[in-house]
Amino acid sequence: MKNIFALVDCNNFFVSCERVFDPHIWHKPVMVLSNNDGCVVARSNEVKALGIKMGTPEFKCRDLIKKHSIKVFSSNYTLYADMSNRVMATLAKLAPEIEIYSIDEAFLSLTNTHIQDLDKYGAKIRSTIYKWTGIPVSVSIAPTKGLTKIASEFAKKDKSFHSVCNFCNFSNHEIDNLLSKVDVIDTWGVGPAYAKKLKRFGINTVRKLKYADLSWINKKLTVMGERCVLELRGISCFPLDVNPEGKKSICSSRSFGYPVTKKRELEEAVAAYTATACEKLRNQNSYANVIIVYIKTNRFKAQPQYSNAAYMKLPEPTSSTIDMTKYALYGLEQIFRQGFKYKKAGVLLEGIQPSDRIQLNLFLKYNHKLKMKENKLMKFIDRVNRHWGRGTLHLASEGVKKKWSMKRCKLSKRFTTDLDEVLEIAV
DNA sequence: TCTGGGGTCCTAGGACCC
DNA sequence: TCTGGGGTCCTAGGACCC
Repeated sequence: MKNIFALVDCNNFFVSCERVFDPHIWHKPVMVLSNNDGCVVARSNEVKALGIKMGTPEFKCRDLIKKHSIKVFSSNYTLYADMSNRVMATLAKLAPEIEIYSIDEAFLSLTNTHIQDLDKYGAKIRSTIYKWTGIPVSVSIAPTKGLTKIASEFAKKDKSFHSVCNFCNFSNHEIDNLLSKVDVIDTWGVGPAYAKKLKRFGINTVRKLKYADLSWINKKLTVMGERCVLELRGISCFPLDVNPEGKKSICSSRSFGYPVTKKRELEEAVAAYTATACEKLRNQNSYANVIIVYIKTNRFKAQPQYSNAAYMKLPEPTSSTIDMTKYALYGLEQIFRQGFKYKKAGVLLEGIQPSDRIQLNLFLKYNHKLKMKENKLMKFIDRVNRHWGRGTLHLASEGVKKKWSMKRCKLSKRFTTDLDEVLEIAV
């Protein structure tokens, strides 16, 4: 049985989210910046046409922003996450099986669905999502996920496809023709390092990669590269992952709004990131027994540099912010050095295990009652914060003023998740 | 002045065990 | 005048994804 996959990809997702709530910026150049208003992470087609690349630091394109009156937004993840949920919920109604692949992409499996006209189906997905959420999407259809990624390039860039590109309609020869027009770096699984390596051997298009010698690819790009090439040949190696397991590592980190020198402020930041990470951990019903804390100075500046990490193995897995914060602050204590301007700190949780299968420490006196009490407290805090907004309840060690927190000068409102910020319409 | 954040997988090499 | 071999586990580092 031949597999059929579809990839539904939101166009310029963060920009589209902003546009839903502001008709003034339809058809105007719009960009969204990363945390701290640092780099460009989403661009409207108008901005792409100006040659501004993904990941460019904002200060490097300030002239263009001014010259072309580009509308600039700080990233508003609360809004984007909610819009994403709406898109995915819509999609779930339209397709039998869906894998949410990222905030703005989902794979569908259309194998065995006997859909007569795949093009028409793709167009229906597009129009329904647009009608229900206001977000424009592209749809690509192919026998493997890897090929849907290539088809998606055509759906987005080649107007003749009207945002739906179905490789299942094409002969092998026609597909090869299309693949020869795409740079090898646009292959799923080929990044800058592999692309450079491949181009040194004359493999510069997706078509050439498709017909490269498999064992040679295995040697140069490991088995993952080999699988990606097989996918280009129409042999599916990455099935639809409908029920992704919990995360195996959880990270919370931020750059600071200004250079931080005081230990006290680093402590607040580390405590806050630990709380965020633990909340994610509890959300997937897991415990962790490893915590890593790191701090670093700004590598782009000509100033004394320092970075370090503290790796701590806990005697017993936990998901309690209270427990974890103790270790985090102890770790910070070990690595903190006076006299540096710190730019970023982060907390990583590893050794993650489902809460119903945790390994207890044989030699520790396990105080079940205390543990249960603390679990209940954490659940309560999570509930309050979900209902009343993040950070409503938090440990004192996180600090109150949070002077160090990131810059977000051009933030739009949380139109869909906060009653105080819903869209106002003048009558 | 100003440079994001959160993940996954694979491999090599060392430690350790029998 | 000699120095095994095989297996597992762990970690660091490098590549990739969005």
